[in-house]
Amino acid sequence: MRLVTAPETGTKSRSDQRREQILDAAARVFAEKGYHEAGIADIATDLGIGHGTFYRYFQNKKEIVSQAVDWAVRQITETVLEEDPAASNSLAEHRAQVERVYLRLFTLQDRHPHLIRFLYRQATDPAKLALALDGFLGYATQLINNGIQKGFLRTDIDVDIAGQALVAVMFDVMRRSATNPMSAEMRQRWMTTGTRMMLEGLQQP
Amino acid sequence: MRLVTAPETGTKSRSDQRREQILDAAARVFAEKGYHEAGIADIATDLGIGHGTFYRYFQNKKEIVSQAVDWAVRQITETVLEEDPAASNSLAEHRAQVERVYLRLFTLQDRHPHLIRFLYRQATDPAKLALALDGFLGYATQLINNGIQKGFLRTDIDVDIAGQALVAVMFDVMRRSATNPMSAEMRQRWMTTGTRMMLEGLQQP
Amino acid sequence: MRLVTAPETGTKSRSDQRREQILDAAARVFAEKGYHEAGIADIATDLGIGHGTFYRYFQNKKEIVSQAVDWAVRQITETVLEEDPAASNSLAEHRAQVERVYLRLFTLQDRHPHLIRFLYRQATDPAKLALALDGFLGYATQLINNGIQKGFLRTDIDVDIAGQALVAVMFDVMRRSATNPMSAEMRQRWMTTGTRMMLEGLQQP
Amino acid sequence: MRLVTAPETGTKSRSDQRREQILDAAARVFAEKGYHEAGIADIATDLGIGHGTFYRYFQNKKEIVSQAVDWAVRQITETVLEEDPAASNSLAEHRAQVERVYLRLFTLQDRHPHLIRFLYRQATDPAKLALALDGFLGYATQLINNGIQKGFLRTDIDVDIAGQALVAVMFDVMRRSATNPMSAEMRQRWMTTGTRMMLEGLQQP
DNA sequence: AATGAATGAGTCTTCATTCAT
DNA sequence: AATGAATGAAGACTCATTCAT
Repeated sequence: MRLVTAPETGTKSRSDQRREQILDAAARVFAEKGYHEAGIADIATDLGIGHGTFYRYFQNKKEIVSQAVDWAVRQITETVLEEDPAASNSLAEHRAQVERVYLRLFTLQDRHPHLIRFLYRQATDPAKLALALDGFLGYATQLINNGIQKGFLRTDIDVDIAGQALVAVMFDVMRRSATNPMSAEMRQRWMTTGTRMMLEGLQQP
Repeated sequence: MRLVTAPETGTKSRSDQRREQILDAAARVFAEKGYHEAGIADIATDLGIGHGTFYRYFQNKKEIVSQAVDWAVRQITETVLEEDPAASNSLAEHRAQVERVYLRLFTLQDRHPHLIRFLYRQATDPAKLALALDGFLGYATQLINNGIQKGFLRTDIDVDIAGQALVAVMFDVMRRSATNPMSAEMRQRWMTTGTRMMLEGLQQP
Repeated sequence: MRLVTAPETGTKSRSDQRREQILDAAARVFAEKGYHEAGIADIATDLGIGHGTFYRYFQNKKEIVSQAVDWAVRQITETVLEEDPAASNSLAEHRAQVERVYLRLFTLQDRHPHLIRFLYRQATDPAKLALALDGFLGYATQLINNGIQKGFLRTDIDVDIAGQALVAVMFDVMRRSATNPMSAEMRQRWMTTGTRMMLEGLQQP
Repeated sequence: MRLVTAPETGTKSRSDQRREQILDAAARVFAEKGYHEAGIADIATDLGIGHGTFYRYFQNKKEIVSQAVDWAVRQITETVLEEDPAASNSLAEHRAQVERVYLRLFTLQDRHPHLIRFLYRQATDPAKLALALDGFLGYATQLINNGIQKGFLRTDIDVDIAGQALVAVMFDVMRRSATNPMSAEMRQRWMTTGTRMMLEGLQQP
């Protein structure tokens, strides 16, 4: 399972390729067994290489997991940033955009099914995951502020609260679909119903 | 720091008390260092007892963490269940009730500051945390269904989606306030603004 | 083989006794195989204990060898210091005293046959052995200065040179007798002939 | 730093030259870090070659150190043998000859500062160093016997004892000057005062 | 001939668990 | 019931050695 997007493989040095192979395998194994339960030997076996080879590419086990986390976070960030948070000019556009963010995240999930599960198991350094969430929070804030400025979202929104809620929901969706695969229908419901609910509220108008 | 609610202490056997002391200390130490980083000796030192004593009360380290998780989950469940999900008869009552759930959770947090942090670090067995969330999901669903029946929440709500979103947000709030203490003002914003936002939605009416 | 002088055993704590048992065994095994060639497991087997036990008494392998060196050096120092370097008042007394130093060293050798061999193999930190030799050099210098003051040694002696030579010879004797056992007759020759030669010189008078 | 004496380089094959480069570098690195602490990679880096290249010239690491020791011992032996032990016919000539041996050894030291330090660190196989010392002992014995026969040394000398003492002192001088550089003045004192002391003795005549 | 990526045997070290006191 | 000394399985890491290029 490659964490790398295939096309650029050609440009990478032999050594860089190997490094990524290891990061990928490590993330996969850590996602399944957890950091402490997984031994270097497990990853080595999984890759079909000698475990000494690790230490040509990483100082130690900690460095592997650390870089793998960075790598996974970068994947998510890049995925989300494909949507310009200032692009929407109407409620419909906004809604469509949020749906596209979901879609992109689901696609990432399909390509790297272990990515999120891996992140959620990094109890070694929970701070790093928190940091990633906060990075995503910045994005959510921009998205909401744009809507307020453009006039299709309420002007009295508590942006912090709203942003955190949005992030919390989206990541929890990712966590769920990572833990046990989510049906296409359920995904659709999150994208449409979930998004609409957020905008229209739950109360009887 | 006792996980036990004080009143019932009198009825417990000496042995049960000791067992709970250990669970409490374990949760606290695990919350700070993580399961693998924390040794039995750390907990023993923290309690001021010999580490051999553990094995008179628990089979092994896994059992300690497992029971500590159960215990923590029960605390949360009991806290939430103090609110009858079918009690509200109007939007105002519903809103007040949701605020009270927040309040109760914040109070639990104050009494056991390590409880949530402990739960979030249990990478050993993420499934258990997921199960706890789903337990809480049942409650959220009831809460929403009650609002629909009573007529103050929209009848076309996707209850699954709404329930999961509610749980996701609430637990993320708890996670944040566990990671770094939340100001009274911020708590208030979550309780009032957060709740209203959920009900009224973000879009410009 | 005890490095400890037996009589005081009674006064030492159980823990101190164990520590010395380990130092003793370590010195013995290191003397035979060398520091790197000897594994913790070898010493453990030799003592008939589990190898984890080491780490209750010493931080790591380096600490064991370091303390063992200190210990061995102390043994030699104490042995030599039993002779007061200012005690002799005549050439005969001086000669007898030097002979007694040899005798004491030979006796030490008999009690701890591996002590010197161990020291000579500590290539890890040759500086420490050098330091020990220099400590002994101070003693030798006092011995010679005493003879000069009392008037039975030449007044024009280069004390540094003479002291170093004395130490060099004595330690080389110890090295030889540690490497392959020295006959009683050879020991006697070193004590008497060797000492006389040093005093009378080699040249035809 | 070449261990090889330059003149004969021309006659050696390319392969032999390389072999000696490696031995030289090995001795230097081993002298500084010790056999076990120094990796093949260290020596390779020092030489600016790939570490795989070693195995074209030597079976394994042990063989390298073994040959390096042989080589160093040979250097010393050749240095000493430049003086014919039967050449002296008077006390003055003898004394001058012993001084020349010191001088030659100091010169060797200057050309190969790491040579002696290297030898003293060979804890792997202390026997080999001992053997070298005994080789030198044969030479010392001849030197003394010559003096006895020619009549300028005492006829009642214990030749074994005297020889061993001479070797012990000389090698300890070398050890000292290898460990920390010896001043020209100190060298002179060893050559003249040290030698005279050995011949005239320490006692007040 | 030279290289250095890959390998895995070997070792130190940790720590949950046992058990004699 | 409580203790903590002893244990050894388990795992991270190093580095001499091999071998395809």
